[in-house]
Amino acid sequence: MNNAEVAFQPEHDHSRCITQALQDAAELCRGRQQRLTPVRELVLKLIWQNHKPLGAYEILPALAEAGFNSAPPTVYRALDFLQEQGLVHRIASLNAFIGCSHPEHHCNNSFLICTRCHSAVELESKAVSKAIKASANAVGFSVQTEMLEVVGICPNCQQEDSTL
Amino acid sequence: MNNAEVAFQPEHDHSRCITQALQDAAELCRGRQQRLTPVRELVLKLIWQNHKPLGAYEILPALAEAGFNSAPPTVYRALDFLQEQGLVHRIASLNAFIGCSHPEHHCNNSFLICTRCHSAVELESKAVSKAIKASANAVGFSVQTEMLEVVGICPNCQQEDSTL
DNA sequence: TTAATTAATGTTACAATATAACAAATTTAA
DNA sequence: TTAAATTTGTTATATTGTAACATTAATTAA
Repeated sequence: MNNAEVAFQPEHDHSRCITQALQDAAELCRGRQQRLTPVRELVLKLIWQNHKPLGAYEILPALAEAGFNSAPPTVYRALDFLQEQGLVHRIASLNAFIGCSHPEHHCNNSFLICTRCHSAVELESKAVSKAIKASANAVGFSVQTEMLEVVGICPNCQQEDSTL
Repeated sequence: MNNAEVAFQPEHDHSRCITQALQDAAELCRGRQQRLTPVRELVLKLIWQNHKPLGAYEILPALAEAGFNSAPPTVYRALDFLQEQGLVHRIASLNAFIGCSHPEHHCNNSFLICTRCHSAVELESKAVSKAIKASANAVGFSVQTEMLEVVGICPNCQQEDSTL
């Protein structure tokens, strides 16, 4: 069962997703001599509360509760750091942020976004990347980064719809 | 020479792009009994001034000059209409809008965006769409729409860089 | 260990993008 | 030619994101 299939199951043991993500992040930052400070870690944790992309301004109240300053720059700075480290992605069409499920290896910013439950999971597909690179190169375009946002209905919501 | 190759050539006869786009739009709206009103047509024309995505607020001054109201809702309404008709696309990562180069047939919101000259052209590739659909379906996800933004260097800018 | 330097956070103010809500005008349909 | 629907004008405000500088904390060099 791959990542996408897990994330789209509302009954999966999500505490493990969180634990894993935080652990990975800590290790990764240690290895890179980057500081996963309390704010940064908290922001990452909040983003991992579920598999739904979270807006920056949705994070602020929780920072306030935790005793941090909760002005916008605080959260944006944490998000910038997390993005630089590849720990979270920004989903442009939603102005929202989501945890990266495999921060150790560079990934290609592709997401499946469910319009019904608003979950988003990474789509990892060598075939897609290859096709993109191939057709870009065919017109002489040299690719730096790509971002793909696929909108539709996740397997779980399809099932629910069919049993209504 | 396909669309991408044309659009990335700064010396192409762009007046033809504009004329064609406006003509296509008029015909398409006529066929659908939709009204391509003066504001809407002007906004479309402004967007087609070149192949660089244009922000909503960059359009406003020109509307004012043309004697229209130039409050944000005016331009956003025109943009909404044009998007509904498939005449323009929004590029989420840039908060900007660009003309659709083949509004007659439904297209898949894929763009090549040059970071150097800021041109953006549609990437039409059945192979990419197929790969996306295939890998989404492989995890049980049913695709409604996709948007792909490929960032890199266009052929023309590559050439310029190499002759510096 | 302390002073100097760098990095991270706090804080205020504001920029950029987008929409809500209602009034007026215009177009289409009855 | 009135009624209904669509489009536009207008004011106000919501949402998202940054600039700039002060303060604090952590790291490095003396």
